[in-house]
Amino acid sequence: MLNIKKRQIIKAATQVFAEKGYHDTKIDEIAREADVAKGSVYLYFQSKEDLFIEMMKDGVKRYKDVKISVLEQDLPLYQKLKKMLIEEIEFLWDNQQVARFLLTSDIVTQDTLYNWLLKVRNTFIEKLTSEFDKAIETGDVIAGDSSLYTRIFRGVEHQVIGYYIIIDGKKPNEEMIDKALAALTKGIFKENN
Amino acid sequence: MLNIKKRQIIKAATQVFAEKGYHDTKIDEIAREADVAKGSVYLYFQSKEDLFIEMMKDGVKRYKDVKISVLEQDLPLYQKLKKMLIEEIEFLWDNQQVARFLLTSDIVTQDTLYNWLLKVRNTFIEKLTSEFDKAIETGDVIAGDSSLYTRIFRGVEHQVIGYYIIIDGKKPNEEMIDKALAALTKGIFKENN
Amino acid sequence: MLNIKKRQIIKAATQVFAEKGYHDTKIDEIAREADVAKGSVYLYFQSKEDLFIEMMKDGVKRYKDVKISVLEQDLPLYQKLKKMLIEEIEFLWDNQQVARFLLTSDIVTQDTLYNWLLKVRNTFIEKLTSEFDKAIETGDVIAGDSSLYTRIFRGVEHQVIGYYIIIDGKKPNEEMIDKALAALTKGIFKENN
Amino acid sequence: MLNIKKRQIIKAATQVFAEKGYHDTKIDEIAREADVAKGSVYLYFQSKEDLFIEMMKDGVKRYKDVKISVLEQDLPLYQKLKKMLIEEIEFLWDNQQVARFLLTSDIVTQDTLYNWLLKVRNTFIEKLTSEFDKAIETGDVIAGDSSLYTRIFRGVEHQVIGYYIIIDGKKPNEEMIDKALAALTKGIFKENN
DNA sequence: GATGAATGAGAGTTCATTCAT
DNA sequence: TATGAATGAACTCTCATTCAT
Repeated sequence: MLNIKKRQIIKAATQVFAEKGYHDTKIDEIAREADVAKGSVYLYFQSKEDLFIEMMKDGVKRYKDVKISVLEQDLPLYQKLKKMLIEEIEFLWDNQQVARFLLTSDIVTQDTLYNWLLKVRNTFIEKLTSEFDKAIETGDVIAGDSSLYTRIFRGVEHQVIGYYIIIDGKKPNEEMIDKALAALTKGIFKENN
Repeated sequence: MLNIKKRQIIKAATQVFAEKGYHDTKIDEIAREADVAKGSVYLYFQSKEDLFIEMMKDGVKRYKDVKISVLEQDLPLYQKLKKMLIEEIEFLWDNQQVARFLLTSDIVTQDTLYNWLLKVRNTFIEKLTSEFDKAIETGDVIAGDSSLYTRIFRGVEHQVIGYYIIIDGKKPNEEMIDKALAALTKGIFKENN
Repeated sequence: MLNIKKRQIIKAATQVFAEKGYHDTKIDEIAREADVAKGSVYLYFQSKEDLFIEMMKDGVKRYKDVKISVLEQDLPLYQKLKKMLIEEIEFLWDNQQVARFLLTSDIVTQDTLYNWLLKVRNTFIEKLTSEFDKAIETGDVIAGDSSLYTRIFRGVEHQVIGYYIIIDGKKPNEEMIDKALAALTKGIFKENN
Repeated sequence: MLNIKKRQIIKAATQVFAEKGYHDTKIDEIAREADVAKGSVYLYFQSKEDLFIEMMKDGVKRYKDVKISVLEQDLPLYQKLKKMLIEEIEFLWDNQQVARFLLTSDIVTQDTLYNWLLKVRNTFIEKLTSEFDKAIETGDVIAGDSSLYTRIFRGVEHQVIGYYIIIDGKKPNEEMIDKALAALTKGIFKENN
């Protein structure tokens, strides 16, 4: 398990980085927030950048774990995805400070981190895509491009759940999820286009 | 009309900001790229922040203009959206440096800018939502929550078009658009969930 | 020629480094002494270390130039050395701040600098040794190990001239030089040892 | 007698200070080398500076003791000096790390230390000078300025012995000493200058 | 006595901004 | 207008010293 003080600092860093962004965050401020001396930050992290990376990895890992653990349950895909969205809402709502980072993590440019994030992202995408593949085989999902489905689903996640929380500041309820999934079930446009 | 030198500086700023991000961009570098003296930047912009804001507004306006001009054409919604995606791809492909900013502009935390961006975003969302409303009335779109449809469509835009370009570095072709819209037409899941 | 302000800073650095040593010298102090802003130091030097190196090279070069220019004159070795010591005294007396550095320059541990200093030192030693070789041939100097003579002469230079100035704070006069050279002529010990 | 742990720390300090210089030596490193906890260093020394002073005094005292004990033996000066050089070589060779400090100790700028070193230096110089005085009286040494002889002899010590060891990294042999003393006996220059 | 985690003053360096030319 | 040398506030990181255990 992580050292208590290290956790304390990561928690503080998460808050301050999320609020101000990397460059406008001063180590001084993180230390104050974590209730330790400035120098102590450097007992646990080599540099500001190192702290940022660890904090991102920590947040992203916890976020992905929530989602993947649901994906691995034994349920029809539709149910899995619904459950995943519900738990994701809880997580993002409880971690609104990091939510911003999690949703834009694709964009981060720090090299070491970027590759790690990409790997995590791709792992998740592959898992989700293979779920769609299986569901197409079992007939739960309409035959089509599974990787496209994955992208569409991620779009819904981000726009319907994520941004709704962090930009509009509201917590989506189960009804919204049902409606979103229903739209993906029945379609949006009528056939005669 | 914008002063020639001012345009020159904004163009340079767009490139450099996009490549390096706000804080890693030095005024020195923008000036060099724009082929003016460092001091001259301050003849046209009050500060680095001011320059960033103007450059973002400029980029976002051009981006939204492309999309809105299509939305205002006299076509069935499905055709409008397809055309919009096609033109959006061209724009993002030609402006890959800024694409990153445009896609995450919702997230920007700079105060003055944030409100401006929010207004632009909301204007676009309202326009799109009212398009869905009209289409529901005319029967082109399945009855449902138009504002949800808007969110779903934006999710597709971002994940299927935007990130495909800036993360995977590939230019989506018309076929991909057709498939994405088809998925939104026929739906993804079978009914018996 | 060197930029005026750069000279100003090197001059200030020479004083402060000589007085306080490398690590106890603050850039702030050099800037104040040079009557420029702290940041300006970095317009002319990449770092404190870089400034130190340039300042050392500058001082050592001026010191060695004084000595070598005499060595290259057309005089009997004894006269050359006497003249060299006289001019060296003037130089060290006028540059007491750097004298300390010049005399201990063999000891400096900064890598880049060390090699440069070693090269300069060796060049001087070779020149002096070859002077002794020539003088042995012409019969001005007693046959013997020219390289040993060089070391002995340098010992005299340092102990009789250098440290006399920087530790005892007194300026050696011509008489002292004459006596020192006389001792090296007649010898110190009687033969029957 | 010195406490065992205190000796341990001084020994470690000697090594590390000699290798890295005062400011690049971290208390952490000395503690590790001495195999004690960082805090323990402060049980025996008031501060880093205090430790440095004690360590220098310790090294210089051992160095001077070697030399003075020879000077106090009952031998002709020439033999004493030869023996002194031989033992000095052994000492410096065995203590190469500190040799650098010992040879430049005249130059140290730390106030408390400086005066102590000066006193030690002057005591040695006086002793050596009075040896030359006695030797002049007994006729072993050519009549002349005994204090100048002392300086010349110290020059030879430093340049022929000290720097040969610490810069060239070679151990002088007895032959070299004989040759150096011979040069001081027969002289270097022929009389007709 | 012994430890080593915690502290915080202080230094080198950067870079947006100014202003004399 | 246009320039770019000069400025100095502000930041990250280090490390001697302290002190609760």
